[in-house]
Amino acid sequence: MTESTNEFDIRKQKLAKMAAAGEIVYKDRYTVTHDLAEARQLEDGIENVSVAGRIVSLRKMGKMIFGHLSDIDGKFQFLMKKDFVEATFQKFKDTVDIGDYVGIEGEIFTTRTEEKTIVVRNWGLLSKALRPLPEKFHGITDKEQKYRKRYLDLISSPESVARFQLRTKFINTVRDYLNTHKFIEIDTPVLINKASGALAKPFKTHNNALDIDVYMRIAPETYLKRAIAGGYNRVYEFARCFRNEGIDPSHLPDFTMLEYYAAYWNYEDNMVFTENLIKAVVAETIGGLQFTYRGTAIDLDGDWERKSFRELIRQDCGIDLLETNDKAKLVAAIETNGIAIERDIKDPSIGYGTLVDLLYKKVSRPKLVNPTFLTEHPIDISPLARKNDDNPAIVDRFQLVINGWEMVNAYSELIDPIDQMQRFQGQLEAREQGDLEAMETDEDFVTCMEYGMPPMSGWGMGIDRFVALLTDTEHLRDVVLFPLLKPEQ
RNA sequence: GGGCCGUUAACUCAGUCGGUAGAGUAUCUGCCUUUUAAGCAGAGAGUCGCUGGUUCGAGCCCAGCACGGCCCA
Repeated sequence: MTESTNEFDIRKQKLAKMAAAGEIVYKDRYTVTHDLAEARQLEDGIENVSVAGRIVSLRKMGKMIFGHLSDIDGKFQFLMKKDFVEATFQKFKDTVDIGDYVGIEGEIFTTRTEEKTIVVRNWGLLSKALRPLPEKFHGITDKEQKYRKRYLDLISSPESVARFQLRTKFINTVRDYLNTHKFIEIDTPVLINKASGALAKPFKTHNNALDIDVYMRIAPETYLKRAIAGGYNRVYEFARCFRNEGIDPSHLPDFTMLEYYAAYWNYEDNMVFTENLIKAVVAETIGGLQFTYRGTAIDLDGDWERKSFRELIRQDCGIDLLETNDKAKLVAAIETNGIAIERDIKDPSIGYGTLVDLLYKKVSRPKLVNPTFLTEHPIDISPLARKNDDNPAIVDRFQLVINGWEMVNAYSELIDPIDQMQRFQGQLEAREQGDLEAMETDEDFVTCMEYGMPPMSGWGMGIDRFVALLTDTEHLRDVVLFPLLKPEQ
């Protein structure tokens, strides 16, 4: 074999030499007495400590080698002194590289520069890395490589690790909160016959055994409500959902949505619970209720405002939805006021409710920085929500808007099967008018409702988006470990 | 879908007016027993994203394509 200067080849040659000498390079186990984070806390002088990790730095100094082991919780320094490991010091120098996993047994001490360190008495190579790790100071800067090789990003970027650890903490904290409030976590199907529960384009696939086309869920909503009909009082699910739509900084094709449903609550009960839940969870996760997102200060403290579509729109552009209560009147009012909406608002595929929503998004939503409950949604964009008892044009629904983002969507659930069927009929008509986002009729769900459902209020939150908000992250890809990309060629 | 930008050594990046490709890190060889972006001396390392074109000559100019990023719809 000719000597190569390519590091990949050099490492393979080292591996081949060890294998030829009968050494098992890729071990099956190693007994650790402490995680790296635990070992960092030990008192000086403690002996027989065993740790293991990936070597992320090496400083070879003649008869002494300093290095760091690393895992997701951070680094821990080791010191190998030639006179402590006489028999194997040269072997370490000859065979071990940055990126390899080693197990180390030794004694805890603190260096002159005050760093807790393990001095090596025994060591063993556990696994060899053939490819060198990214450059030690800059790490990976190419975003594509960060996504494709997230493992390298995690090794070299503490900021990325912190972001993902916060995500985990947030999810665990929410789960704990729901569990302590009598919610029960269940699983509902991902592969389904009808993509309902939201307004979105589904992924379509095929099941060979049943020889039927199936969809991947766009929301768990109708199944969680079926569970309530089955007798659960409170359920929730961290549901991976799939929407076959555009990919941009705030939309991913697969994402995580939390939904919960509570029997005998209406949307106002739910608003109270939501405010308590989010305040408690955020305080626990980031240690307070104030944070900044892209330079904008956001404060979750204090009583959150409740604003209806009508109030907001009247306040922000003078149009009163009670007067402009049909499509033609609202189009005229928008034109009279000279409001520019980036869609052809006269197109028949845009119904009254959609137009109200577009107007709100144009004139009001960008101003909603601190948490605001938005209520009184038009009925035709809320086919699963309960009609308001006093005003049949609106539903008992709220959205929680923070920093102009709709973080939570919730309502008093529609439990009247006859009304539900009419709503689906309305969606069908909207679809015939060209509204591709209109919801499909889900007869099986209506059947469930015909058997009877208790009053309830449900709720959905985009977990990825909330984590992005809390971590000051612009692109949802940065809060998902392994986002979908086109394959490399 | 449209516009702009990027793609050069394993990693991070330079590369002037078109004239045979550069640095730091990493690797390899020495020296070095409290370092930590260790240090000192030396060496090797490139299909300049891909395919064409212009030119005596292309990393650089032109066209197309691929992948990525940002902005817009």
